[in-house]
Parts: sequence; C-alpha cells; structure tokens
Amino acid sequence: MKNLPHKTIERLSQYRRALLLCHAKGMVHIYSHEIAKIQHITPVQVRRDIMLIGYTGTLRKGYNVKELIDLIGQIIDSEEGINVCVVGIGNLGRAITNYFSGKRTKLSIAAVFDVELSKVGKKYYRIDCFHIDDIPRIIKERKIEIGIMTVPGEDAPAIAEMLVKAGIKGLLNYTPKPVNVPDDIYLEEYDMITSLEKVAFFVKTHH
Amino acid sequence: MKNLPHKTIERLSQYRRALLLCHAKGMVHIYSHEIAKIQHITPVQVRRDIMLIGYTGTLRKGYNVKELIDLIGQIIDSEEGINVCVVGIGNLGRAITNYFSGKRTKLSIAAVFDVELSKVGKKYYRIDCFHIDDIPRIIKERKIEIGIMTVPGEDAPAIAEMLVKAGIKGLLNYTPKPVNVPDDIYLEEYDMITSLEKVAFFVKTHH
DNA sequence: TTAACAATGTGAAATAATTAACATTTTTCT
DNA sequence: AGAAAAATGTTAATTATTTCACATTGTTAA
Repeated sequence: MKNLPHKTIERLSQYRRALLLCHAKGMVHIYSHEIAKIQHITPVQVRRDIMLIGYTGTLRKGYNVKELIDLIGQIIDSEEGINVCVVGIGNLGRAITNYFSGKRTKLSIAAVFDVELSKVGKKYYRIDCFHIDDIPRIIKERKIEIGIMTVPGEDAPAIAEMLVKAGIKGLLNYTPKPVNVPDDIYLEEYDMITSLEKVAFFVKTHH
Repeated sequence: MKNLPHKTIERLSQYRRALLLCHAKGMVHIYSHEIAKIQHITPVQVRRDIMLIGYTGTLRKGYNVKELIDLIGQIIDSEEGINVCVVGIGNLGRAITNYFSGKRTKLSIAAVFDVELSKVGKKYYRIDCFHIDDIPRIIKERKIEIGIMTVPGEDAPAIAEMLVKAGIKGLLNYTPKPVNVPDDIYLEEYDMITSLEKVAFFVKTHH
C-alpha cells in the first residue's frame, strides 16, 4: 500500500471529487464501471486503484461511496491540513485562488503575493495580498508549505528561489518557464501552451 | 518516425520554446545536456526524443538550434495553422487568451464565448467575444478546430456537446468536471485541483 | 435448489516510457 | 601522430502503467 503510483494519486483525487457529487445526490453505493464512465477510463483501472489503497467493495453492490471518500481522504490529505500560497495574482492566479477560496478542504490558500503595489494590501477572494518581498516572513508566519507560481515566465526562476529559501516544500509551476529546485522540494510543472500544442498535434495527425 | 509517444510530443513543444529563447540570444548550437538542464530531464531523454524525430546533430557541437526549431515546427505544427476558441471568459479564460493573443504562432484564438451578455460584443485581448448560442455559427465561419473550456464545472458537459456538434476536432477541458466526447475527438483534460492535491500528497509523504 | 448472471479482486501479460551502457566519432592536447 | 576527452546515436535493460483473463462469490430468477 505504501508506494502508490503517481497516476493513481491523480486518479484518486478525481474519484473523490466525483464521489462527493454522488454522495451529495444521495448515492450510497457505486460500481467500478460507474466511476469509470465518469472519468472515462476502464473499470479495471478503477478497481486496481481501489485495490492499491486497500479498500474492498461489496461483491454485486460495488463500493460504499462514503467509505471510499473517507479512505481517499486518509490517503491523500494531511491530517492537519496544508497551507498554500499563490504568487502572481493576475488572471491565472485569481482563477486558482477563486477555485479554492470557497471550499473547505484540507488545502487552504493562506496568502497571495504580487509585485504590483496597487494590489498589495487588498484582498482577493478573501485572501490577503502581500508584496513578494514579504514572502519569507509570511511563509514562516502562516506555515505555508506549498507555492503556486502564476507569474510571468521571466520572473519564475527568481520567485522559485525565494519560495525555496523561505522553506516551501512543494512547488506548482504554472509559468511556461521550467525552474530548478533542490531535490527535496516536490516540483510539478504544467504548461498550458504545451497542452494546446499537443491537442493541435493529435488533431492534425488523427485526420 | 510516424508514431511519436505522447510524452515526446509534450517535450518537443517545450524544447522548442526553450530553443526559441536560445536562438533569440544568438546561440547557434546547443548540446543535449544543455536542453536537459533547462527542462530538468536527462540528456539521454533529449537525445532519444530528437532521434525519434529523425534529426541528427553534429558530434561534438551538438544540435543546430535553428534547424531543430524548424524541424519541431514541421512535426507539431499544421502547415496552415489551426484556429482555437476559448469558452468561458472568466479569469482562466482570460489568462489563456492573453497568453496567446500576442504570439504569432500556428495556433490562434479566433473567438471567445461566454454566457454573460455584458461580455458579449466586447473584445478580450483583441479577440471578439460572442454568446455561447453563437458557437455553431462562429465555429463554422471561422474554421475553428479546437475548443478550450474554461467554464464552471457544471456547464462543462453541455458546452462540450455544443462544441462537438459544431464540428470541433479537439477539446481541452480545464473544468474540474470530466466530459464525454466521441472517440474521434481528441480530448485532453487538466484539473488544477488534482495537481495541487498531488503536490500536497507528495509533500506529505516525502517527509 | 440450482443455474445464470454480474460484480469484485488480482496474477500475469502487454504496452509505454525511461534509463543504462556503450560503440562511434570529432576535437583537442601533448 | 596518437591518446584522451566529450559529444552523439542506439540497442538493450529496466521500470512504470495499463489491460487481459479469470477465479470467486453474492444475488436473482426459474
């Protein structure tokens, strides 16, 4: 059970969101093929993932929705919750901040940062905005462990370094510029341009 | 050369962006380990990807930056260019539209759509905004082949269906809700919440 | 009661992606 | 000139992920 594949972690997060909707609708049990349909993957993959986390459903009834939600929570959430910050409160930063501000999950955005003085001191979706020079102080004060970068690409390396020095443990880089961090920092990069180019490629070749 | 791995396609897109910067700085040649450093992957992987597209560098000098840029373009771009639309011009939609509006690449955003009448008729980063009811007409008129969805999750399935019916060939879904499309439509889904939960998981377990 | 069905759980096979290992070759240095 | 160094290109090995195939077992219906 210990070493779950990265892909399984991603899917568990997605299953949980789907399951929460099902739970809200009053569903008590769910079959692997129902989950599979929602996520458009195969039922086997669903069962394998669930197997990997050691849960076992009821033959012929499927999985108990509530139990599965709770178990996935035990696996992927941190008991105490984790604080996150968003650096760069442009369009993308606001989109992400907005996504999270309402939800009461184990992940909460504890601060946002920007260079622009006109933004500093304001609140975005109820979250305080600080100047990036305050990154070291605020990250320590508010026990922030994860940074989300939504700054212009050219600023990414400098911001990444600041965040790492400030003691961040994980970094989610949404800028188009790859950054380097020490090995003990978990880094996830995502690049919208690449994704779109990929879609374009497969549209082109699959026809 | 025909069937490139998905992961290779993604990396080629990234190599190209890095190479364009290098080219702009006047670099003529580049080594696999230099590209690798920028993307923080291994030099072998870079060489393998480049091998797969049939390019061959110069021993001891590395790869010709310009040639490699052009070849990657031949592989992943469509000769004539591809038109794209963004549906949902909230924060995320604006972020994406803004990313692309300046650049003159083979991908161009030809329209954006929203439900809100206050947005319809305006321009966002120089792109016309239409009402979603105009999706069928505009997609045909402007020969749009790819849709990017940045609407609230609950609207995603309906919008996806509209886009598919309108004749879209590829769909990039940035809502947290998975959608179903026919097999011949290339679908790419990305979910920021999942990414953040994944980072949180590895931060939690790697310590 | 018993046969047919429909679901889970999982070992084993297949596929996809990465990494190791190394032959080859150009350049540089002595 | 010859040896050492530094790079590419590629086969083979490894690792990661997905899928197949099927044993198992509640449930339903005849």
